[in-house]
Amino acid sequence: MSDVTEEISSKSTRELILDEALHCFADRGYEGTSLNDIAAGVGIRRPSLLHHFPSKEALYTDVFEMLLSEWLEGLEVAMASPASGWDKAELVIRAGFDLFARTPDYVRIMRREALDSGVHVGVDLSGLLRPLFDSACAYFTSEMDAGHFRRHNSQHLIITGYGAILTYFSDAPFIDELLNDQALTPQNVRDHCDHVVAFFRAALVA
Amino acid sequence: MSDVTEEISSKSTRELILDEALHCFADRGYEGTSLNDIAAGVGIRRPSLLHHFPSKEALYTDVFEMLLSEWLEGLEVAMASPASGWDKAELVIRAGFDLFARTPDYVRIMRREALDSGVHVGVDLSGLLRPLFDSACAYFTSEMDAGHFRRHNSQHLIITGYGAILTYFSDAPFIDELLNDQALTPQNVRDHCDHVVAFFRAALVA
DNA sequence: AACGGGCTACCTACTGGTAGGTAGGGCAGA
DNA sequence: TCTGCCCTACCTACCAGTAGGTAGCCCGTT
Repeated sequence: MSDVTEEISSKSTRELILDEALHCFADRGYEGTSLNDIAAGVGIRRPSLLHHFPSKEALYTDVFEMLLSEWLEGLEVAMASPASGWDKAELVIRAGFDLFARTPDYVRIMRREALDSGVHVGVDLSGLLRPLFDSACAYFTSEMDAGHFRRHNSQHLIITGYGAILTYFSDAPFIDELLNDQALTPQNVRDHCDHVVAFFRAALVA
Repeated sequence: MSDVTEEISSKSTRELILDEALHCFADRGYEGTSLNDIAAGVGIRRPSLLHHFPSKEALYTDVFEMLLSEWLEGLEVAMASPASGWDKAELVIRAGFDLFARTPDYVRIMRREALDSGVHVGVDLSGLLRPLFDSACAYFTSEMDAGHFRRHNSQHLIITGYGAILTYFSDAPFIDELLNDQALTPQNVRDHCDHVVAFFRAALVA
Protein backbone atom coordinates (compact mmCIF):
# COMPACT_ATOMS: atom_id res chain seq x y z
CA MET A 1 0.00 0.00 0.00
CA SER A 2 2.28 2.73 1.23
CA ASP A 3 5.05 1.10 -0.78
CA VAL A 4 3.31 1.50 -4.11
CA THR A 5 4.63 4.97 -4.82
CA GLU A 6 8.12 4.07 -3.64
CA GLU A 7 8.31 0.83 -5.57
CA ILE A 8 7.89 2.83 -8.75
CA SER A 9 11.28 4.40 -7.97
CA SER A 10 12.96 1.12 -7.01
CA LYS A 11 12.93 0.16 -3.32
CA SER A 12 11.36 1.51 -0.16
CA THR A 13 13.59 3.18 2.43
CA ARG A 14 12.91 0.28 4.78
CA GLU A 15 14.26 -2.18 2.21
CA LEU A 16 17.25 0.03 1.50
CA ILE A 17 18.01 0.08 5.23
CA LEU A 18 17.72 -3.71 5.45
CA ASP A 19 20.07 -4.14 2.48
CA GLU A 20 22.66 -1.73 3.86
CA ALA A 21 22.40 -3.23 7.37
CA LEU A 22 22.91 -6.72 5.96
CA HIS A 23 26.07 -5.60 4.25
CA CYS A 24 27.44 -3.67 7.26
CA PHE A 25 26.68 -6.41 9.81
CA ALA A 26 28.30 -9.01 7.53
CA ASP A 27 31.32 -6.81 6.98
CA ARG A 28 32.06 -5.52 10.46
CA GLY A 29 29.82 -7.48 12.83
CA TYR A 30 27.16 -6.29 15.24
CA GLU A 31 29.39 -4.30 17.60
CA GLY A 32 31.57 -3.05 14.75
CA THR A 33 28.60 -1.51 12.95
CA SER A 34 27.05 1.77 14.09
CA LEU A 35 23.61 2.97 13.15
CA ASN A 36 25.32 6.05 11.72
CA ASP A 37 27.21 3.82 9.27
CA ILE A 38 23.99 2.22 8.07
CA ALA A 39 22.07 5.47 7.87
CA ALA A 40 24.90 7.13 5.95
CA GLY A 41 24.94 4.23 3.48
CA VAL A 42 21.25 4.77 2.83
CA GLY A 43 21.64 8.54 2.66
CA ILE A 44 19.57 9.50 5.72
CA ARG A 45 20.28 10.38 9.38
CA ARG A 46 20.27 7.97 12.27
CA PRO A 47 17.00 9.23 13.83
CA SER A 48 15.31 8.70 10.46
CA LEU A 49 16.53 5.13 10.44
CA LEU A 50 15.09 4.71 13.94
CA HIS A 51 11.76 5.83 12.56
CA HIS A 52 11.66 2.58 10.56
CA PHE A 53 13.15 0.25 13.19
CA PRO A 54 12.68 0.69 16.92
CA SER A 55 16.26 -0.26 17.84
CA LYS A 56 19.53 -1.57 16.52
CA GLU A 57 18.71 -4.99 17.93
CA ALA A 58 15.32 -5.05 16.19
CA LEU A 59 16.98 -4.12 12.90
CA TYR A 60 19.53 -6.89 13.32
CA THR A 61 16.84 -9.40 14.15
CA ASP A 62 14.92 -8.45 11.01
CA VAL A 63 18.07 -8.89 8.90
CA PHE A 64 18.69 -12.26 10.50
CA GLU A 65 15.14 -13.38 9.86
CA MET A 66 15.50 -12.55 6.16
CA LEU A 67 18.58 -14.78 6.20
CA LEU A 68 16.82 -17.63 7.98
CA SER A 69 13.74 -17.64 5.79
CA GLU A 70 15.87 -17.59 2.63
CA TRP A 71 18.08 -20.44 3.84
CA LEU A 72 15.34 -22.62 5.28
CA GLU A 73 13.31 -22.29 2.10
CA GLY A 74 16.29 -23.02 -0.15
CA LEU A 75 17.52 -26.00 1.81
CA GLU A 76 14.11 -27.51 2.44
CA VAL A 77 13.33 -27.47 -1.28
CA ALA A 78 16.60 -29.25 -2.05
CA MET A 79 16.17 -31.79 0.74
CA ALA A 80 12.59 -32.55 -0.25
CA SER A 81 13.77 -33.72 -3.67
CA PRO A 82 12.63 -37.22 -4.64
CA ALA A 83 16.17 -38.12 -5.76
CA SER A 84 18.01 -40.78 -3.81
CA GLY A 85 21.49 -42.14 -3.18
CA TRP A 86 24.44 -39.99 -4.17
CA ASP A 87 22.33 -37.91 -6.59
CA LYS A 88 20.39 -36.41 -3.72
CA ALA A 89 23.50 -35.62 -1.66
CA GLU A 90 25.06 -33.92 -4.66
CA LEU A 91 21.89 -32.00 -5.30
CA VAL A 92 21.85 -30.65 -1.75
CA ILE A 93 25.55 -29.72 -1.83
CA ARG A 94 25.05 -27.85 -5.10
CA ALA A 95 21.93 -26.16 -3.78
CA GLY A 96 23.94 -25.02 -0.76
CA PHE A 97 26.66 -23.60 -2.95
CA ASP A 98 24.11 -21.77 -5.12
CA LEU A 99 22.42 -20.38 -2.04
CA PHE A 100 25.64 -19.21 -0.41
CA ALA A 101 27.14 -17.83 -3.62
CA ARG A 102 23.99 -15.78 -4.12
CA THR A 103 24.12 -14.34 -0.60
CA PRO A 104 27.70 -14.40 0.73
CA ASP A 105 26.84 -11.68 3.27
CA TYR A 106 24.38 -14.06 4.90
CA VAL A 107 27.13 -16.63 5.33
CA ARG A 108 29.35 -14.18 7.15
CA ILE A 109 26.55 -13.10 9.46
CA MET A 110 25.76 -16.71 10.24
CA ARG A 111 29.43 -17.39 10.99
CA ARG A 112 29.60 -14.40 13.32
CA GLU A 113 26.45 -15.62 15.03
CA ALA A 114 27.93 -19.10 15.47
CA LEU A 115 31.07 -17.54 16.98
CA ASP A 116 29.04 -15.38 19.34
CA SER A 117 26.76 -18.33 20.21
CA GLY A 118 23.75 -16.40 19.01
CA VAL A 119 23.69 -13.68 21.67
CA HIS A 120 22.47 -10.96 19.28
CA VAL A 121 19.52 -12.73 17.84
CA GLY A 122 16.38 -13.53 19.78
CA VAL A 123 15.73 -16.57 17.59
CA ASP A 124 16.17 -20.18 18.61
CA LEU A 125 18.67 -20.76 15.85
CA SER A 126 19.61 -24.35 16.54
CA GLY A 127 15.98 -25.17 17.25
CA LEU A 128 15.16 -24.12 13.68
CA LEU A 129 18.10 -25.94 12.12
CA ARG A 130 17.88 -29.13 14.20
CA PRO A 131 15.08 -30.65 12.08
CA LEU A 132 17.16 -30.15 8.93
CA PHE A 133 20.23 -31.55 10.67
CA ASP A 134 18.36 -34.55 12.01
CA SER A 135 16.71 -35.38 8.72
CA ALA A 136 20.05 -35.11 6.91
CA CYS A 137 21.54 -37.47 9.51
CA ALA A 138 18.69 -39.92 9.04
CA TYR A 139 19.16 -39.80 5.27
CA PHE A 140 22.87 -40.57 5.37
CA THR A 141 22.44 -43.27 7.99
CA SER A 142 19.75 -45.03 5.98
CA GLU A 143 21.82 -44.86 2.81
CA MET A 144 24.79 -46.34 4.70
CA ASP A 145 22.58 -49.07 6.12
CA ALA A 146 21.48 -49.83 2.57
CA GLY A 147 25.12 -50.09 1.53
CA HIS A 148 24.95 -47.15 -0.88
CA PHE A 149 27.47 -45.07 1.11
CA ARG A 150 30.63 -46.01 2.92
CA ARG A 151 30.05 -46.14 6.67
CA HIS A 152 30.78 -42.88 8.55
CA ASN A 153 29.29 -41.21 11.61
CA SER A 154 26.44 -39.19 10.06
CA GLN A 155 26.53 -36.37 12.57
CA HIS A 156 30.25 -35.80 12.19
CA LEU A 157 29.93 -36.17 8.44
CA ILE A 158 27.40 -33.35 8.19
CA ILE A 159 29.41 -31.09 10.49
CA THR A 160 32.44 -31.70 8.29
CA GLY A 161 30.45 -30.81 5.20
CA TYR A 162 28.95 -27.75 6.85
CA GLY A 163 32.43 -26.50 7.75
CA ALA A 164 33.94 -27.30 4.39
CA ILE A 165 31.26 -25.49 2.43
CA LEU A 166 30.60 -22.49 4.66
CA THR A 167 34.26 -21.65 5.19
CA TYR A 168 34.89 -21.06 1.52
CA PHE A 169 32.40 -18.19 1.64
CA SER A 170 32.87 -16.86 5.16
CA ASP A 171 36.67 -16.71 4.92
CA ALA A 172 36.72 -15.57 1.30
CA PRO A 173 38.94 -12.50 1.86
CA PHE A 174 41.49 -14.68 3.62
CA ILE A 175 41.33 -17.36 0.93
CA ASP A 176 41.74 -14.64 -1.70
CA GLU A 177 45.18 -13.95 -0.30
CA LEU A 178 46.15 -17.61 0.01
CA LEU A 179 45.18 -18.27 -3.59
CA ASN A 180 46.36 -14.91 -4.86
CA ASP A 181 43.03 -14.77 -6.67
CA GLN A 182 39.41 -13.77 -6.04
CA ALA A 183 37.70 -16.72 -4.33
CA LEU A 184 34.17 -15.60 -5.13
CA THR A 185 34.26 -15.21 -8.90
CA PRO A 186 31.54 -17.38 -10.49
CA GLN A 187 34.20 -19.58 -12.07
CA ASN A 188 36.10 -20.16 -8.82
CA VAL A 189 32.92 -20.87 -6.88
CA ARG A 190 31.95 -23.41 -9.54
CA ASP A 191 35.42 -24.99 -9.39
CA HIS A 192 35.32 -25.26 -5.62
CA CYS A 193 31.80 -26.68 -5.73
CA ASP A 194 32.91 -29.30 -8.26
CA HIS A 195 35.86 -30.13 -6.03
CA VAL A 196 33.73 -30.55 -2.91
CA VAL A 197 31.25 -32.70 -4.80
CA ALA A 198 34.01 -34.92 -6.21
CA PHE A 199 35.74 -35.11 -2.83
CA PHE A 200 32.64 -36.14 -0.93
CA ARG A 201 31.72 -38.58 -3.66
CA ALA A 202 35.14 -40.19 -3.42
CA ALA A 203 34.80 -40.44 0.36
CA LEU A 204 31.25 -41.78 0.37
CA VAL A 205 30.68 -43.86 -2.74
CA ALA A 206 32.68 -47.03 -2.75
CA MET B 1 64.82 -10.14 37.86
CA SER B 2 61.96 -8.01 39.04
CA ASP B 3 59.66 -10.92 38.15
CA VAL B 4 61.29 -13.27 40.59
CA THR B 5 59.09 -12.33 43.50
CA GLU B 6 55.98 -12.45 41.31
CA GLU B 7 56.77 -15.73 39.66
CA ILE B 8 56.79 -17.34 43.06
CA SER B 9 53.05 -16.64 43.23
CA SER B 10 52.28 -18.05 39.76
CA LYS B 11 52.04 -15.58 36.84
CA SER B 12 53.02 -11.97 36.28
CA THR B 13 50.27 -9.39 35.87
CA ARG B 14 51.28 -9.00 32.24
CA GLU B 15 50.68 -12.69 31.60
CA LEU B 16 47.39 -12.59 33.46
CA ILE B 17 46.30 -9.70 31.22
CA LEU B 18 47.33 -11.59 28.07
CA ASP B 19 45.38 -14.66 29.21
CA GLU B 20 42.26 -12.70 30.03
CA ALA B 21 42.51 -10.66 26.81
CA LEU B 22 42.84 -13.85 24.77
CA HIS B 23 39.67 -15.18 26.31
CA CYS B 24 37.67 -11.94 25.95
CA PHE B 25 38.73 -11.29 22.35
CA ALA B 26 37.89 -14.89 21.42
CA ASP B 27 34.54 -14.68 23.17
CA ARG B 28 33.26 -11.28 22.08
CA GLY B 29 35.62 -10.05 19.35
CA TYR B 30 37.75 -6.92 19.21
CA GLU B 31 34.95 -4.35 19.16
CA GLY B 32 32.86 -6.36 21.61
CA THR B 33 35.60 -6.36 24.23
CA SER B 34 36.37 -3.30 26.34
CA LEU B 35 39.58 -2.76 28.25
CA ASN B 36 37.42 -2.48 31.36
CA ASP B 37 36.24 -6.07 30.80
CA ILE B 38 39.78 -7.34 30.60
CA ALA B 39 41.01 -5.30 33.54
CA ALA B 40 38.09 -6.45 35.66
CA GLY B 41 38.86 -10.07 34.78
CA VAL B 42 42.39 -9.59 36.05
CA GLY B 43 41.27 -7.67 39.12
CA ILE B 44 42.84 -4.30 38.31
CA ARG B 45 41.66 -0.97 36.78
CA ARG B 46 41.91 0.00 33.15
CA PRO B 47 44.73 2.55 33.64
CA SER B 48 46.76 -0.14 35.38
CA LEU B 49 46.27 -2.38 32.38
CA LEU B 50 47.44 0.45 30.14
CA HIS B 51 50.57 0.62 32.24
CA HIS B 52 51.52 -2.79 30.82
CA PHE B 53 50.32 -2.27 27.24
CA PRO B 54 50.37 1.06 25.41
CA SER B 55 46.96 0.61 23.74
CA LYS B 56 44.12 -1.80 23.08
CA GLU B 57 45.47 -2.43 19.61
CA ALA B 58 48.95 -3.23 20.93
CA LEU B 59 47.46 -5.68 23.43
CA TYR B 60 45.46 -7.37 20.69
CA THR B 61 48.52 -7.59 18.47
CA ASP B 62 50.49 -9.23 21.30
CA VAL B 63 47.72 -11.77 21.82
CA PHE B 64 47.63 -12.49 18.11
CA GLU B 65 51.37 -12.94 17.94
CA MET B 66 51.20 -15.52 20.73
CA LEU B 67 48.65 -17.34 18.59
CA LEU B 68 50.76 -17.16 15.44
CA SER B 69 53.98 -18.33 17.05
CA GLU B 70 52.19 -21.25 18.70
CA TRP B 71 50.48 -22.31 15.47
CA LEU B 72 53.45 -21.84 13.16
CA GLU B 73 55.68 -23.81 15.49
CA GLY B 74 53.15 -26.62 15.94
CA LEU B 75 52.33 -26.96 12.25
CA GLU B 76 55.91 -26.64 11.03
CA VAL B 77 57.02 -29.44 13.33
CA ALA B 78 54.27 -31.71 12.01
CA MET B 79 54.91 -30.82 8.38
CA ALA B 80 58.64 -31.34 8.72
CA SER B 81 58.07 -34.98 9.67
CA PRO B 82 59.96 -37.49 7.55
CA ALA B 83 56.80 -39.60 7.12
CA SER B 84 55.34 -39.88 3.64
CA GLY B 85 52.16 -40.84 1.81
CA TRP B 86 48.98 -41.01 3.85
CA ASP B 87 50.86 -41.36 7.15
CA LYS B 88 52.16 -37.83 6.87
CA ALA B 89 48.77 -36.36 5.96
CA GLU B 90 47.20 -38.11 8.94
CA LEU B 91 49.99 -36.91 11.18
CA VAL B 92 49.39 -33.29 10.17
CA ILE B 93 45.62 -33.58 10.58
CA ARG B 94 46.05 -35.05 14.07
CA ALA B 95 48.63 -32.39 14.96
CA GLY B 96 46.15 -29.73 13.88
CA PHE B 97 43.42 -31.23 16.04
CA ASP B 98 45.76 -31.43 19.04
CA LEU B 99 46.82 -27.85 18.51
CA PHE B 100 43.29 -26.52 18.16
CA ALA B 101 41.88 -28.61 21.00
CA ARG B 102 44.59 -27.24 23.28
CA THR B 103 43.81 -23.63 22.31
CA PRO B 104 40.20 -23.28 21.14
CA ASP B 105 40.24 -19.55 21.94
CA TYR B 106 42.95 -19.09 19.33
CA VAL B 107 40.74 -20.74 16.72
CA ARG B 108 37.91 -18.31 17.38
CA ILE B 109 40.22 -15.31 17.19
CA MET B 110 41.62 -16.57 13.89
CA ARG B 111 38.10 -17.06 12.54
CA ARG B 112 37.12 -13.54 13.54
CA GLU B 113 40.28 -12.26 11.89
CA ALA B 114 39.49 -14.17 8.69
CA LEU B 115 35.97 -12.69 8.72
CA ASP B 116 37.28 -9.17 9.25
CA SER B 117 40.01 -9.69 6.64
CA GLY B 118 42.70 -8.96 9.21
CA VAL B 119 41.95 -5.30 9.82
CA HIS B 120 42.82 -5.45 13.55
CA VAL B 121 46.18 -7.05 13.28
CA GLY B 122 49.23 -5.30 11.86
CA VAL B 123 50.67 -8.61 10.76
CA ASP B 124 50.84 -9.91 7.20
CA LEU B 125 48.80 -12.96 8.09
CA SER B 126 48.51 -14.59 4.71
CA GLY B 127 52.16 -13.77 4.01
CA LEU B 128 53.09 -15.89 7.01
CA LEU B 129 50.74 -18.75 6.17
CA ARG B 130 51.37 -18.83 2.42
CA PRO B 131 54.62 -20.84 2.73
CA LEU B 132 52.80 -23.50 4.77
CA PHE B 133 49.91 -23.51 2.31
CA ASP B 134 52.20 -23.76 -0.70
CA SER B 135 54.31 -26.53 0.74
CA ALA B 136 51.17 -28.49 1.69
CA CYS B 137 49.92 -28.03 -1.88
CA ALA B 138 53.23 -29.23 -3.27
CA TYR B 139 53.13 -32.29 -1.03
CA PHE B 140 49.64 -33.37 -2.07
CA THR B 141 50.34 -32.71 -5.73
CA SER B 142 53.52 -34.78 -5.70
CA GLU B 143 51.76 -37.64 -3.91
CA MET B 144 48.97 -37.53 -6.49
CA ASP B 145 51.52 -37.51 -9.30
CA ALA B 146 53.13 -40.55 -7.71
CA GLY B 147 49.73 -42.26 -7.68
CA HIS B 148 49.55 -42.49 -3.88
CA PHE B 149 46.49 -40.23 -3.64
CA ARG B 150 43.42 -39.94 -5.79
CA ARG B 151 43.63 -36.87 -8.03
CA HIS B 152 42.07 -33.67 -6.61
CA ASN B 153 42.88 -29.99 -6.90
CA SER B 154 45.41 -29.54 -4.09
CA GLN B 155 44.52 -25.94 -3.31
CA HIS B 156 40.81 -26.65 -3.01
CA LEU B 157 41.58 -29.81 -1.07
CA ILE B 158 43.52 -27.92 1.59
CA ILE B 159 40.87 -25.20 1.85
CA THR B 160 38.26 -27.91 2.34
CA GLY B 161 40.34 -29.48 5.08
CA TYR B 162 41.01 -26.15 6.73
CA GLY B 163 37.29 -25.42 6.85
CA ALA B 164 36.32 -28.87 8.03
CA ILE B 165 38.78 -28.89 10.92
CA LEU B 166 38.60 -25.28 12.06
CA THR B 167 34.82 -25.10 12.05
CA TYR B 168 34.45 -27.84 14.61
CA PHE B 169 36.28 -25.62 17.11
CA SER B 170 35.20 -22.14 16.05
CA ASP B 171 31.51 -23.03 15.93
CA ALA B 172 31.62 -25.29 18.97
CA PRO B 173 28.79 -23.55 20.88
CA PHE B 174 26.55 -23.88 17.84
CA ILE B 175 27.52 -27.51 17.29
CA ASP B 176 26.84 -28.18 20.97
CA GLU B 177 23.23 -27.34 20.36
CA LEU B 178 22.95 -29.37 17.14
CA LEU B 179 24.40 -32.44 18.81
CA ASN B 180 22.70 -31.78 22.15
CA ASP B 181 26.12 -32.48 23.66
CA GLN B 182 29.38 -30.68 24.46
CA ALA B 183 31.45 -30.63 21.26
CA LEU B 184 34.76 -29.97 22.98
CA THR B 185 34.96 -32.78 25.50
CA PRO B 186 38.20 -34.73 24.96
CA GLN B 187 36.19 -37.76 23.86
CA ASN B 188 34.13 -35.85 21.28
CA VAL B 189 37.19 -34.08 19.90
CA ARG B 190 38.90 -37.45 19.53
CA ASP B 191 35.82 -38.90 17.83
CA HIS B 192 35.59 -36.01 15.39
CA CYS B 193 39.32 -36.20 14.68
CA ASP B 194 39.01 -39.93 13.96
CA HIS B 195 36.07 -39.19 11.70
CA VAL B 196 37.91 -36.51 9.72
CA VAL B 197 40.95 -38.75 9.37
CA ALA B 198 38.84 -41.67 8.14
CA PHE B 199 36.85 -39.41 5.84
CA PHE B 200 39.89 -37.85 4.20
CA ARG B 201 41.55 -41.23 3.94
CA ALA B 202 38.50 -42.62 2.15
CA ALA B 203 38.51 -39.67 -0.24
CA LEU B 204 42.24 -39.71 -0.94
CA VAL B 205 43.50 -43.26 -0.71
CA ALA B 206 42.22 -45.46 -3.49
C1' DA C 1 72.01 1.02 59.85
C1' DA C 2 69.72 4.82 58.04
C1' DC C 3 68.62 7.71 54.38
C1' DG C 4 66.97 9.09 49.86
C1' DG C 5 66.44 8.80 44.83
C1' DG C 6 64.26 6.28 41.43
C1' DC C 7 61.63 2.64 40.06
C1' DT C 8 57.20 -0.39 39.31
C1' DA C 9 52.44 -1.05 39.95
C1' DC C 10 48.45 0.59 40.98
C1' DC C 11 44.87 4.02 42.03
C1' DT C 12 41.06 8.01 41.34
C1' DA C 13 39.54 11.55 38.45
C1' DC C 14 39.30 13.36 34.22
C1' DT C 15 39.26 14.30 28.79
C1' DG C 16 37.44 14.10 24.11
C1' DG C 17 34.76 11.44 21.39
C1' DT C 18 31.11 8.29 19.95
C1' DA C 19 27.53 5.06 20.82
C1' DG C 20 22.17 4.25 20.85
C1' DG C 21 18.06 6.49 21.61
C1' DT C 22 14.49 10.56 22.19
C1' DA C 23 11.89 15.07 21.58
C1' DG C 24 9.94 18.00 18.73
C1' DG C 25 9.55 20.74 14.50
C1' DG C 26 9.26 21.28 9.22
C1' DC C 27 7.12 19.75 5.28
C1' DA C 28 5.30 17.21 1.31
C1' DG C 29 1.50 14.44 -0.39
C1' DA C 30 -3.15 12.32 0.27
C1' DT D 1 -6.05 18.80 7.79
C1' DC D 2 -3.82 14.77 8.82
C1' DT D 3 -0.26 11.34 8.28
C1' DG D 4 4.30 9.77 7.34
C1' DC D 5 9.05 10.81 6.69
C1' DC D 6 13.01 13.17 7.69
C1' DC D 7 15.41 16.59 10.04
C1' DT D 8 18.23 19.19 14.01
C1' DA D 9 19.24 19.22 18.70
C1' DC D 10 19.62 16.97 22.51
C1' DC D 11 20.19 13.16 26.17
C1' DT D 12 22.72 9.44 28.86
C1' DA D 13 26.09 5.82 28.88
C1' DC D 14 30.22 4.13 27.64
C1' DC D 15 34.52 4.03 25.19
C1' DA D 16 39.98 4.51 24.96
C1' DG D 17 43.31 7.03 26.73
C1' DT D 18 45.68 10.78 30.02
C1' DA D 19 47.00 13.35 34.31
C1' DG D 20 48.57 13.20 38.58
C1' DG D 21 49.26 11.05 42.85
C1' DT D 22 50.47 7.11 46.27
C1' DA D 23 52.44 2.85 48.30
C1' DG D 24 56.19 -0.01 48.48
C1' DC D 25 60.55 -2.06 46.88
C1' DC D 26 65.49 -1.94 45.33
C1' DC D 27 69.82 -0.08 45.83
C1' DG D 28 73.70 3.10 46.22
C1' DT D 29 75.50 6.49 49.52
C1' DT D 30 76.66 8.11 53.85
